[in-house]
Formats: sequence, C-alpha cells, structure tokens
Amino acid sequence: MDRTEPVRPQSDQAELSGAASDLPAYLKIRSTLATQISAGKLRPGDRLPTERALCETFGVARATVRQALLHLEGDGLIRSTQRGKRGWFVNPPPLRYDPTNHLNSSRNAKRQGRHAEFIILQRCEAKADETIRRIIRTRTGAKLWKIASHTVHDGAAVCVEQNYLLAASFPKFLELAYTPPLTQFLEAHYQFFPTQIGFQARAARLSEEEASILDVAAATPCIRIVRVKADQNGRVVQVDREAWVASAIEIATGDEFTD
Amino acid sequence: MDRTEPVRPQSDQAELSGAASDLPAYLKIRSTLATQISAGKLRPGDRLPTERALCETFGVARATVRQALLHLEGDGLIRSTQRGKRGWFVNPPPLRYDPTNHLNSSRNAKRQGRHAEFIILQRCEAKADETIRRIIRTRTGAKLWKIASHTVHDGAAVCVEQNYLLAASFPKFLELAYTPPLTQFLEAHYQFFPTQIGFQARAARLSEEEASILDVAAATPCIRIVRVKADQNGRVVQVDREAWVASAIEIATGDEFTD
DNA sequence: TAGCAAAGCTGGTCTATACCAACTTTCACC
DNA sequence: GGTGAAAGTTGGTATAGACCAGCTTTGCTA
Repeated sequence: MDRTEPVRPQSDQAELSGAASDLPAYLKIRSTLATQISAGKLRPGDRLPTERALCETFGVARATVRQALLHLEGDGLIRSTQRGKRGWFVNPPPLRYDPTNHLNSSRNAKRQGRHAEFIILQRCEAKADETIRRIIRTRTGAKLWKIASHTVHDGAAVCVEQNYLLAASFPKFLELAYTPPLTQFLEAHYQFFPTQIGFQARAARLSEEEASILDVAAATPCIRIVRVKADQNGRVVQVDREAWVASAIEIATGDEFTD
Repeated sequence: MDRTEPVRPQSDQAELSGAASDLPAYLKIRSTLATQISAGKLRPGDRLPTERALCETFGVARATVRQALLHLEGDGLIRSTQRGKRGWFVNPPPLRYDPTNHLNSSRNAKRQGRHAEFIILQRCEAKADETIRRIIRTRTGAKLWKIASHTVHDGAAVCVEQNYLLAASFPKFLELAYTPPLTQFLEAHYQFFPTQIGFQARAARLSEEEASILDVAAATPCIRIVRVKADQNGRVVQVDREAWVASAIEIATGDEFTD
C-alpha cells in the first residue's frame, strides 16, 4: 500500500461535527470543541489536548487549530495557561456582576459559590490624571489615594483594579493599617456609605502589564469597568477602574438571570 | 558589499513606535496603528493600507500583520469590510448605551450625533424556547410575538435584535400595521409603559447568521444583551435579545461619561 | 538516594507560500 | 462611446516549517 495518505481527518473520533460542511475548518473545530464543553465532556478546569495533538485529531495545520482556539478564547470558553501551567483550560462559567447593586466583590463571589481573594499591589498617594480629574470634577493634580490590587477567584486571577479616593475626604488614609476589601474598610474607618452614581463598561483587551499580572496571554479580551461613587452630599469621592478577563464575568441586573 | 541584508525593518517610516522593543512584532504594529488612530492621522471611516502594503511598511509577513489587525479589531478600533467594500476601516467611537435608562435606541443614537435606522426582518408568531420561558416565567410553548430586526448606524449595521412579546398581553399584534421603533408602537397601541426589570450583558462572538446580516467577518466580537420588561402589574411581558458589534457600543450609566 | 543536567514538550511568535471568491480596474473590441 | 472579458487586487483561509522561553520529564552521576 503506497497510496498517499488521504488528507481528510480520519474518522477516528472527530469528523468535525456534522452539518454545514462548507464552513472553514477552524470554525468547525471551534464548534466541535464548544459542543464538547457544553455537553460536559470537557469540564471547567480541564485541560484540552495539546495544539499539536489537535492537529492530528482534526488533520489540519497548527495555525488552523490555533485560529479555532483563539476564537474559543474570545468566546470565553477557554483560556491558555493557568497558574504557570502551560496549556489550554476550560473556563468556569462567568461570574455575575451587578452594576446597580455592587456589593463588595468578595461577597458577590461567595454568593455564587466561588472563593475570592484580594492581593494588594500598591497603596500610595497619586495625582489625578486627566481622565480621573474629569470624572471627579476636581483640579488637575488634586491629591488622591490610590490602591492597586487584583482579584483571584478559585486560584485564577481575573481582575486588576485601581481605586482612587479623594484624599481630602479620607484623611490619614495611608497611616491606617489596611485590610481589604476596601468597601468594608471605608465603612469602618470613615463611616463612608457610598452611592454609586456612575458605571461604564466596555470590551477591550488587556495591556502588557495587566496581562502579566493576571498571568494570561498578552492582549487577552477584557471588560473595562469604571465605577463612580459619591458621598452622602453627592460629592464624587471615589473612582474605581477595573479590568476583568472578559470570560470571567457577565454584567447583569435583576432576578431573571440568577439561574 | 555582499553582507546579507539585515532583517530589521528599514527606517523608511515606521520604526515600530519606540520603546519596549522586546515586544512581539505584531503588538508593536498594533500599537503603532492604534497611535495613528488616536492621534487622528487615521480618522473614523478611513481605510487602512492594504495588508500587503502594511507587510512592506513594517517588513513582516502577512500573517504577522493580520495578527495585529485582528487585535485592533478586538480592541474595537477597526473593522474589516464595510457595505460590501473590502478593506480595513477605522471605527467611529462607540455609542453610549445606558442599561438603566434605555430610551428607544434611535433617540439614543440621535442624541449622540448618529443617524439610526431599523430594518425589520421578520414579524411572526413564535413559541417560547427554554431560555425565554425561564425568563418570562410562563409555560413552555406559550404563544409569543417575535420581531426580528437590525439596526444601522450611519450606514453600518451594528446590531441584530429579537423582541419577544407575551401574545396574551398584546392582542392582535400581527394584524396592526407596524412601524418601528417598537417602544413607541406599543405605547401608542397598547398604552404599554414598561419597566425594565432585568438586564444582562456579556462578551461573545457573532454566529454565522448574525455576522452575515451585519456584514462583518464571521465570529466578530460582540456584546449580547438581554433586557426584560414588565408591565404596570410587574408581569414580565417583553424580552429583548440584542447582539451588538462589540466595538459599536459601550455600556454606561450616570452623567460622568457623557463627555 | 539525592541532585542536577540534558532532553523533550508546550504554547507564542514568525516566515514564506498558496489558493479562493469577490470585487475593481484595465483595455481591447464592436 | 459603450460593452464585456481579462487581469489585477483584496481579505479569508490554509499549509509547512522554524525558532524560542519556560516548564516537565528523563536519566545519569556522585
């Protein structure tokens, strides 16, 4: 037998998910894997076969497999690398994030059966940049406190965050021993019960720095959220900037989506 | 001089945006182009140089240029193809979408200096599928009206939408002559003044069908939004499902982001 | 057995090339 | 002129091969 090997994928398992066989190969691979995930054959936390193994399974080049995997990443179904381990892993379903009722994040996570921890990277004085200044309606260069941190859910980093506080409203902030979460801390030390008066979310991608903090590939899709909080007098005194790995959250309000 | 040609890009124009020159080439290209866009050298609606031209400019292979362009697409800065024309085009800034105060979409667009039109694809009776049924809290197979449409902003399709109405609450809907927008129509004919009681948004990608309707590449990043509306008695009678080209909108509430 | 160096594997990046469908331009011919 | 076929251009898809850094495994050596 020296006939050249047929190029079609052997029917050993995949056969590229029936129907619409005029689709590009990478979309068929994508939907095949997506089906396996939603059917529970591949479960959250599971590792996918290696890229080179998938090439053999589907009988395509690595670039084609990668195109499919990058799409699945954009779909929020998988992520590459996790806590230093190399490979593609199935994501857990996204965390529900309620912009109108954003109790502190760790409580929110716990309520949905996840374990959340916070890691403080930096706590310092900062100057208001142009964006913050516009929001907080103060002069450029007003004194602010800045807290930079990130959030880890069940071991996977999912969010980097900067909180900016109007220094005048929170005297001696840096001198106090700080323990997260911030909301509780401000309640306890300043009797600060904020009203959220602004919220913004948009799809974007992580910067180099953010991606390395979160331990995901550069430019991973993310959702940038800005929250603006006012004190009892309606004065804007806090601005939060968050960047979430897009696959980690969904934005929802109301009871209809609690499952 | 027969020394082999150095591989570095000639300094003929690009030089790949100073700094951090240990970044991968595609990220340098991406940020070079992003800078040109934000600096106004490339303006909304402008067409980028062709992929092959960019290869020469930056001295890289086409796959590398494409990687950069696909990232810029994910960033929401550009899109490929527009009304049948081939090429990469700079996007306008995203439309502001306020989930808590979602007046009818066309008014919202006009307020932000855009022109919006609606195209009705289908208006028919439909059965509640499992998702809709759970939300609308009715029995499976309850009779619904379905309106499928899409939204065009300044000539570019940006959103496909399905509206579901509980048929029992809107008798003889199909017999009436319908003119969009839906909100106004229901006000006028049924004195229906809804309360939005649920909202959900998540990052995803367009299906084949959606992408072809919107005339963008398959699996373009999108934001899926579900809105749930109740009548004066608190009964859920309307569910809207929208899929927006991700780059076309940002989600925001409050006055801080109006610019 | 403990320690460590070598080998191998993994995803990330990149090149070079090819073919296609759909569109645009060119240009010869009527 | 006007028409229509041919040629060229564009992004979309795909192949095959290559190198790297960082991690894991293997296997040898002390």
